[in-house]
Amino acid sequence: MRKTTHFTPLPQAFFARDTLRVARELLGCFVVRRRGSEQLVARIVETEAYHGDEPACHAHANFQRVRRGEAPRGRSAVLFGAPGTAYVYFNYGMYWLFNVVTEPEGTPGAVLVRAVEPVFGIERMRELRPHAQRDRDLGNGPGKLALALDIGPAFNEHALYAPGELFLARGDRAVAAREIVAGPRIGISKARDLPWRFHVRGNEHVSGR
DNA sequence: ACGAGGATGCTCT
DNA sequence: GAGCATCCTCGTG
Repeated sequence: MRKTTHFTPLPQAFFARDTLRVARELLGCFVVRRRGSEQLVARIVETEAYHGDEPACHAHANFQRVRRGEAPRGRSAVLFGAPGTAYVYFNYGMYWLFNVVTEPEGTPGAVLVRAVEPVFGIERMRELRPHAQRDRDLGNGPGKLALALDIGPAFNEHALYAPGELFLARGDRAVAAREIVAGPRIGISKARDLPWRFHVRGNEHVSGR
């Protein structure tokens, strides 16, 4: 367990790269959520990549439009914007899902944070997720971690590369390439064949089984 | 253990 | 009106 409580945000350039690469390299990084004087911190253990070229991405239809010379519109216009900004959207009428925009500005892409391992502020996370029986239930799913870290619609388009109420920071231990498992993304019906979900092998806080 | 089904509202066609 | 990048509860075995 890390002892320090000071965290430095990942630079914007980290996110302005290939979405698959960012999705892999975010494993082991910290989500830092500052609420007044307290800090909630969690290690990312599962991600999914979404790129505008591919139909499961929310920005797919918009990307076609942009290529015809029209402007992007609606919810997914955020994905064309500055890398390292948050894309927080409402799903199934009940849950907020937390993504980070990737690729250079103008190219749509994002990484969905699917599971985290709590590091600091576990007591508060339990209050924010009263249904959790065990620590591993606090963040082992995208809807759950948004609740545990108090990430809601106010953070849509928030800059995650600057210190503030929500940002991402380098982790305390590197995740080796051989520890990363790639597989199909969860809960989608299109482009199911792409192995664009990544998680830390054997980690107890990963979603699903 | 595992699977089915309900809750609930936004987005896009 | 259909389809969701989900979670929880309640059956059954």
